[in-house]
Amino acid sequence: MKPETNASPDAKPNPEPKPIVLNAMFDANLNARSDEPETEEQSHKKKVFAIDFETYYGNELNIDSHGLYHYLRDYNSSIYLVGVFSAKEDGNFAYVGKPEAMDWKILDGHTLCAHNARFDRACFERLQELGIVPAELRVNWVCTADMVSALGYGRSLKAAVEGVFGISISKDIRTDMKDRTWQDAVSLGIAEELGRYCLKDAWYCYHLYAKLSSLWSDKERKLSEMTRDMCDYGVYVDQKLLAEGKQKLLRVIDEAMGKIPWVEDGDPVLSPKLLKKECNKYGIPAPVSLAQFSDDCTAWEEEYGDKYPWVGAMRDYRKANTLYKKLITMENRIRPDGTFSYGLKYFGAHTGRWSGDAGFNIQNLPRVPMFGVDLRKMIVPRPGHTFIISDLGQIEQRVLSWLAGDNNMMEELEKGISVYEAHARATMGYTDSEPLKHANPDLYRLAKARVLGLGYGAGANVFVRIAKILAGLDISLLQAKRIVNEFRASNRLITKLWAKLELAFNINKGKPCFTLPLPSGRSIYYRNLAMTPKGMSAEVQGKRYTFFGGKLAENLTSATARDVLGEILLNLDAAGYRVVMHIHDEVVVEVPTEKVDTALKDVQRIMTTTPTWLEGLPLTAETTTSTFYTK
DNA sequence: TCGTAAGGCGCC
DNA sequence: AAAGGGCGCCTTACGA
Repeated sequence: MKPETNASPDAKPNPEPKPIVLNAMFDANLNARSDEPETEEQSHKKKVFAIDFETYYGNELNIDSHGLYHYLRDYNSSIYLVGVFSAKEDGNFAYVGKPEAMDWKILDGHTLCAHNARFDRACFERLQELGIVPAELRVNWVCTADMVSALGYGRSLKAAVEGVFGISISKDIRTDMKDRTWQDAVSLGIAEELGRYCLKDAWYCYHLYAKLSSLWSDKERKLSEMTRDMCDYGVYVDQKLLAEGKQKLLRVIDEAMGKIPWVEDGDPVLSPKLLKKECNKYGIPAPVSLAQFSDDCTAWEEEYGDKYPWVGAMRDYRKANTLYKKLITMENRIRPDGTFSYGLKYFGAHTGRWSGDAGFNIQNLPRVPMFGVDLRKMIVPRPGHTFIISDLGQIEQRVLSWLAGDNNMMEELEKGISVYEAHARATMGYTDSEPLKHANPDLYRLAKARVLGLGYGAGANVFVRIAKILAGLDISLLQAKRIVNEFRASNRLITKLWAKLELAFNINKGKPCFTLPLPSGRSIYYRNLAMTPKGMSAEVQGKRYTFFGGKLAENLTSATARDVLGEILLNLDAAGYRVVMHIHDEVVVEVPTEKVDTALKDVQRIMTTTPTWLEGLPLTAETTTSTFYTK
């Protein structure tokens, strides 16, 4: 096996793996090696192994339903297969078979790659608990799913292998294993194929790492590792509050269902079809949309809402049910120590932002109580600990101004003036010495809506909508048109940034990859640029989207703001702080209560330390202590 | 019976 | 010429 020499992420595909001869009696011991058997000395030289576990899953037992911890400890859990692969010029190592028969000691002290390492690490540690993997073994985990995501490829192994090597792989056998045990596979005669599949996944994982690892920076690897650790560590839960919340929501759900006539027949509560039918019955029109911000729906509610409470009840049901399901998920995942772990994808978005995962998304928990139920309050520090919660002030708006080269804005920020006020002073004719927020609240809100809404190219129609959501403003379409034009005319630095990005993007038409450099040194990769009827398009994360100047400016801004948070997370970790959650511009740090005073100052200092690569951008943060998660 | 698309809604 | 963006999870509807 030749080591990869071409480090470009867009080089030509690797050859297919050599077929590895598997023992026909899979069940007994599938210890298959290709080429020559290894000597003791050779095996010590190895540094990188790839590993892939196969486990039982089905409708009743899966990670979404149980969470990773309980998934691996359920009565029906089974880690039935492991594939391990490593390549060297002088011979490969390959094993696939029962975990019990693997020679685990050879991995000690080495790097272990896995595609979704959080899962494989959890399997590995579970096997250590069970005494199958030696408890004293230490390995250094690397996640290739995180790595390929960071380099702009699709996250799944299938998508990554396709994007990186141009090879299409089938996941059919894994799909076939749903609701099936290892014994089932043996009976069905597909055990050997399953083994080959398992080992081949490890093989692909190994080669993804070999090919791309040099492009993935140490900082990013560390962030990937910290994300894994943070999710496994989890958060403590106030179980009493949780139980009360469930009861309250059940009452709301019950009441809402009582107001919806078709529910009596056991029909779907939220069915738009049945709503329409019911409206027909009473000779009234049905709302076109049921969305809460839809004008049509608001009008319907005003006219018919009192007499026909169905729409309101459907809305209540939907909200209460969603929240209820979140509580159930939390409850199901609570571990014996009172904590629950959650999923968070490092580099879930193509800009690099983290995103939620596996059935419970910590990034979209309701900010305020719903129906008297405050989910955030149920997330609490471990006994003897306190939360320090800190969020960055207007990070994206600040970053956008910095990227646009708005030095005047930087000077204003340095004086402690907010982005919104500085914007009003620079481009909306505000000149008083008084702070704008108090002197003219209406102008301040408009400034806020402009800064939040218009920096990425929104047109008048969109501005009408988002001005309401972002700043609570009611604006006519005519007003919006004037505001949009005026904004673009007086914020040339921003419109120039759009144009610059669009030009750079267009120049790369037909090229395999447009690499957009970020101030941090990281890049965003847009692949296979092409012209479509909808405009210029490119692939990110293995999917095709259209792009234009404003959208690219948003990507660039979002990615840079994400890197600011990444830098902060690294600094908090280096200072010994335990981050238990982070949400785009916000961190929740758990500290021993007796250390809370120094920690508060430390966290505030770290949050407002500008990265060296973003020199000149003043950061602000709001940092508080709390006995529960809140915002 | 399954997977997926679409509408709705939660967050930054 | 014009175009906010980025996510995930709930349910229902629909088609293979």
